Amino acid sequence: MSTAAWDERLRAQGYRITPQRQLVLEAVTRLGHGTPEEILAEVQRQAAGVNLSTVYRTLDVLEEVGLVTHAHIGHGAPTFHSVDDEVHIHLVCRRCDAVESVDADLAAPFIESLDATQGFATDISHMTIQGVCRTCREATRSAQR
Amino acid sequence: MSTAAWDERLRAQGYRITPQRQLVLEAVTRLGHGTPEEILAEVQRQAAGVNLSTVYRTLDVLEEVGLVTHAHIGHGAPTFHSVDDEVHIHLVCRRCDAVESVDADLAAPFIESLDATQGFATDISHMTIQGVCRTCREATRSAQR
DNA sequence: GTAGGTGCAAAGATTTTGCAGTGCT
DNA sequence: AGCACTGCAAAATCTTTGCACCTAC
Repeated sequence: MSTAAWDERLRAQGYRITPQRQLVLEAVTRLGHGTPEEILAEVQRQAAGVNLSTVYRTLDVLEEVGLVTHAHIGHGAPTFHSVDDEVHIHLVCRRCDAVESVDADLAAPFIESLDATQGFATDISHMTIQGVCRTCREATRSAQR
Repeated sequence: MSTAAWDERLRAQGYRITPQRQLVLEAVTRLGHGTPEEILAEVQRQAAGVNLSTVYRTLDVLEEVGLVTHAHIGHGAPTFHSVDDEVHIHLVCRRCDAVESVDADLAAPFIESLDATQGFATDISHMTIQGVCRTCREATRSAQR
C-alpha cells in the first residue's frame, strides 16, 4: 500500500514525522473510515496520552498532503478515510445509519456527464449518497407499518 | 407550486399552523436554500422576534411532513431547501464554495444502477457533490500556480 | 380549556485556538 | 539549538433542551 511512503509525503511538504501522526494514519487505515472521536479511540489503544485536538490537527495535515480525505456523512460528523484504499463512494442509510462502500467505477458515467454538461470536476471520494439500504427497504416492505 | 397546500400537510400530521411556520417555509422557498442562520435572517426581515431555536424546531417539523429537506454541503452547515422546487442536485465547489443546482435527471442512470446493483434507494435531493466548478478550473488552468 | 408551540437562557456537542513545554531535525 | 508539534484548557460554533408563557384549535 502507498502508506509505505507516508513519511516522504510529510517531509516533502516540510512537516515533521511524529509518533502521533503515524498512529493517526495507522488508525485511519485500520478503521477504513471514522470520525475524529473514533480515530482518537483507536489511537488511544496504543497511546492513551494522545489528545483529541491533536487528532484534529493531524487529520488536517494528513489531508493537506493527500494521505487522507474526508466526507460528510451524518449530520455534523465528518468521516475521514485513508487514500490508499480503493476509491469508493459512501452510501449512507438514513434509517439505520449503516455506511456501505461502493466501487467508484459505478459513478464513472455520471461523473463524466457532470464534466461534459457543467464543466464540473467531481471529487469522487468526497461524495456521500443518502438513501435507504436494501436491508431497511426489505424490512419496511414486510413490516409495512 | 405545491406550497399552496402547505397547511394541509401540517394539519394532516396533527401539527398546528403558526405564523412562524409559515414564515420559515416562505423564507426557505424564497431563498431556494439556506442554513438555519440564513433562514432566520430572512424570517426576521418580517418578524424580528422569531428565535433561532424556533427555526431549528420548525425546520424539523417541515422536514417531517415533507415540505423541506436538507443536505450537508460544507463542513457543519446543513442546508435546507424547499421540496416543491424541481428536484435538484447540489454541486459544491471546494475552491470558491459556490453551489450550483443541477437537474436531478442527470443522475437518473446512476441512481438506477445503485438500485440494481446494491438495492439502495437513493434520496436524490439529499445528494451533495463536491468538486471544482468550471470557473475555478479555468482560473487554475490559466494561472497555473 | 388544553395541548402544542414559542421565546429565552442554559446546557450539550463539536471543533478551534492560545500558550507553555516537548521533541523532531 | 531552533522551530514545529503536542497537551491542556479555554473559547468559539452550532444545536438541543427545560421551562414558563402564549396561542391555535
